[in-house]
Amino acid sequence: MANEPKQKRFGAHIRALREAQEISLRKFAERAQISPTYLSKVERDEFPPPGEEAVRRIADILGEDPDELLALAGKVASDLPGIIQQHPRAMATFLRAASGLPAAEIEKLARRAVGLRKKGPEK
Amino acid sequence: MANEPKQKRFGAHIRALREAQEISLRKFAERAQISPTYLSKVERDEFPPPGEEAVRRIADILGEDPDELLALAGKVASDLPGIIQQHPRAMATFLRAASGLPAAEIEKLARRAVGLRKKGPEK
DNA sequence: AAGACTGTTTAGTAGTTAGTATACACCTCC
DNA sequence: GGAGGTGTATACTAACTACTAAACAGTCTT
Repeated sequence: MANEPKQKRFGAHIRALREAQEISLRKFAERAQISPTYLSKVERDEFPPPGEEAVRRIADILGEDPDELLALAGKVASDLPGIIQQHPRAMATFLRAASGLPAAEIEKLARRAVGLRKKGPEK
Repeated sequence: MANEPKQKRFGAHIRALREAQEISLRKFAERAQISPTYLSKVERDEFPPPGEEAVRRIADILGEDPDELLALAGKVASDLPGIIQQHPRAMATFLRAASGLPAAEIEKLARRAVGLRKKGPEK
């Protein structure tokens, strides 16, 4: 028991969606601009998920939310680290506090943040 | 103009703090468990900042906030991606909305999140 | 039974990240 | 004038990430 992948669900997930849309592995690989060989392994979770750009192209083809699919790939969208780094302590505090909250509550806080944006700093 | 480092301030920053505490490069390297050679280059921003664990040890020695120093190193603490991935869409929405807000406002939202934690989901 | 599909096996690779060891030049103090 | 300190240049490296090309085996169509 040594050769197991970290992300067990990414490959199976995109394979199911691809098959539901009746796209062949080769056609899909072509549209996603990756090699069929690679895609085959990724879909069977024999290889870890591709890089961010490839995951975004896959999400686009499958009609999935990119942030959601990136999460399944064990990644976060590359713009988020930059945002966190603007106020690392405050953002880290927030994220740790919000960890475990249901999505609906986080969305409410997001709407609050949008509200603060409009009023406060106009930049 | 091709050999410039990404993070121009990390090295200079820690060198200044180290010199302020009058610790020699070698002693500091030993305490941070990295080689003096490597530290020398890092402090002159000739090499990119070290990995997260080394940055944390450096922050500890210098009495700096780890999240802040990690940000200066162009990284985010490794627990944060995992938190974002619990609710990737909601968290990404929040972060993009909170981008540009002053730290004080983000801290207020963090306190709100703490409040929600206590009442709502007890896990 | 040939041709055109399907997915898979085998065998690599280029680039990035995060470092190390050896050896050097300079300074001082005794 | 050598013993012990300062920082630095040179020269590698091991592990990991994100892939590719060539060839193969089964199925389906005509």
